[in-house]
Amino acid sequence: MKWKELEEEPCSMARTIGVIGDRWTLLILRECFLRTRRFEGFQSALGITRHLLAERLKKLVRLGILRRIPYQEAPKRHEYILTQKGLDLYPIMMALVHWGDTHMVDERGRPLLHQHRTCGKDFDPVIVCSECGEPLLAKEVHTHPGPGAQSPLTVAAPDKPKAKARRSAA
Amino acid sequence: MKWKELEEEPCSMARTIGVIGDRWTLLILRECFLRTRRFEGFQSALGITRHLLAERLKKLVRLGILRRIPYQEAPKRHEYILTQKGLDLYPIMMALVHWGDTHMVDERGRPLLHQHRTCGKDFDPVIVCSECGEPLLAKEVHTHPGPGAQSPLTVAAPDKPKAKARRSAA
DNA sequence: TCTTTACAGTTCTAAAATTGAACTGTCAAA
DNA sequence: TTTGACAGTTCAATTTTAGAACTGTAAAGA
Repeated sequence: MKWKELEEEPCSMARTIGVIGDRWTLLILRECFLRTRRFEGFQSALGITRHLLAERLKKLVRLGILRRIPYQEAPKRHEYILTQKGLDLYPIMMALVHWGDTHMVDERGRPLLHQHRTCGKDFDPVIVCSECGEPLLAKEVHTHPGPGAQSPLTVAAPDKPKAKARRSAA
Repeated sequence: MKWKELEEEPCSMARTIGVIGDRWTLLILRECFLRTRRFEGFQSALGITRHLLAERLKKLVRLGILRRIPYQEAPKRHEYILTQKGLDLYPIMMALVHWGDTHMVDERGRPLLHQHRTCGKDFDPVIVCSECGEPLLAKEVHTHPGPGAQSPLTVAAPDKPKAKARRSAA
């Protein structure tokens, strides 16, 4: 499986992983949500190599997650800011942070707290059902094929040597 | 930055990324939530190389996300099942799926639908504030240092060559 | 009995991605 | 005139990953 293929798989999670499923991309996005906008800002905050940073930013722009906006002429310079598509990644970021807060903190406690301006309190993100509003538990969720199915997701992997089949069919 | 270091950074998101922030690990976890439990199951469903699969499973077990349970003697064989720590990754998975459903579907629509047994309806996951129950918007959230702070997260990256500092201090 | 198959890995080489460091080019400030 | 900030690009060396074959146990089939 090449990583380009991931973006075209009939599985929403695989497609998302194809877009943001690598370590540097995720860390770059963390910085974006913390209001970092410029090349040097990302580079010095993360310690990522300039080579990779340039590459990843280009990819995020190409995918419509970041927009490249000029902030200065002569020499031309740009800022990278989240599009709506990028902002929509927020629940993913919060879910990642929350799991870390729950399972990876040391004795000192959480490095960062989140305050909800709307109600004024420090909070945890909770994932709920859009229909009934109850918190979601994995055990209470049943998945079934949708209109765009034909998904590897719906297969319990019978016994066919998938990866092979394509090649040996000749 | 080495990837081992990530798990020790004072940032919950970085730590989480250190654990599950690579493509294959995320896909393996997807399979776990779809009830895949055995080596061959993962391998044929994903097309991952056996080498990497063995490595990743070992890591997930070491980190307490999967438990390795014998299901047969002679020859000894094991199943990999999610621990509670692993099950707690569910919101991350749902958030990934939902973003893909929103931004990466083709004209045919979603490959997979999710039904909430509790209320019987197909749903979307919604992330809400634990305190007031309102859906969370990035703009309404303010982050501030917590007890375990000292975080790179709270720094807007002044101009120090971070990665260097540690080494050259000698 | 001999061979094949399922299963869960391990080992090896080639190919791809990442790191680390230096280099390019523009402009402003010292 | 030199230095520094900024946003990259280039390239060799290292690390990861891919791809394929191999190991070993036991059940099933010819």
